[in-house]
Amino acid sequence: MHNTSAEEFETSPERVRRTQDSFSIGDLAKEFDITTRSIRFYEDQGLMMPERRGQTRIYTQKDRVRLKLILRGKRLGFTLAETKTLFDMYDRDGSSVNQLQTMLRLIEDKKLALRQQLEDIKVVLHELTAVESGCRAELSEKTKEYP
Amino acid sequence: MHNTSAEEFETSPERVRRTQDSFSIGDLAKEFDITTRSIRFYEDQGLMMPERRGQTRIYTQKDRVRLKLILRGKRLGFTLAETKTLFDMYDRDGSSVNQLQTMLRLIEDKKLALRQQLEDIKVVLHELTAVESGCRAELSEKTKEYP
DNA sequence: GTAAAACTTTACGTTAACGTAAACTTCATG
DNA sequence: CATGAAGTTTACGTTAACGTAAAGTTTTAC
Repeated sequence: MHNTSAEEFETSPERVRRTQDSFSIGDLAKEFDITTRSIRFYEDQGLMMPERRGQTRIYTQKDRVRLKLILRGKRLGFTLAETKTLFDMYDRDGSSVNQLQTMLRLIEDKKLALRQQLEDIKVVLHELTAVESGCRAELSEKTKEYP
Repeated sequence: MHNTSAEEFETSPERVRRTQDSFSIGDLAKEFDITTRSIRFYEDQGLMMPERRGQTRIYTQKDRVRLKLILRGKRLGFTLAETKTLFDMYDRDGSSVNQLQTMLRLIEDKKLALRQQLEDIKVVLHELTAVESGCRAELSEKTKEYP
């Protein structure tokens, strides 16, 4: 599983490799602090297709980068489906102009939605503050006779 | 069901009532622009308990106010369970000090959560803008040879 | 008096991204 | 060789607030 230690104390004449070229599902789970279940789920949704050695999944650097992109996408509010769309485009015709344009459209959509959310939250915050004031008034009303 | 028209053209010597004292489920649904399904769902969750005439639900002014409070709670980000908690307190001991304090605690929690959300959204917006810039740069890179 | 509108209950479906459990195989280690 | 860690598949459960459909009864309207 772990070949880190094997690398560090390599006895063969081969040079120590600083960058691994293959990872187990557990390696990636640890590195990105997610569960193996999540990684398998992403595969289920068609976002990754690691090779197999028998039953076992073998992840390459490319797979690792993909995972990193999936997680970045999530941070940015992209759904898995949206990320998959981008991946599919990339897989078809490389990092094309078309893909970049799609990406930009997606980003615009997200930004619009987030700005709307910002406004909504601000409004609700104000409403909450108003209700809060009402509560405080009522409360002091009810407790003033017991000072 | 509808006694609005009946009121307006009342022929009996009774005075015209400006405020209804009972409503059908459809009346309330229309007034608040929600579905009857929602109203029945709130009842299911223990937030309302209208009387029945046979099978049919009869809503009083008090029920109507409750519904209004449920919807206000939703606007303010309260879950139905939270609203129910407040109702339960009210039902037990009237609009007590205790209830007001619970309300204030809930409000504080919501405000904290919303402020956190605000910050998160701002961060993501900045990240999105950064990614956007990257995309634009790459895009102009890829299209500059075809001017 | 009959057809349409409104109402009722029951219960499964929806969304997103996994969590959790069961039951199994494979691998490395002492 | 036994055992424990890591891996595998399959499939149901979770959350919130309803949507939707089916299949029935009751009211209302013309």
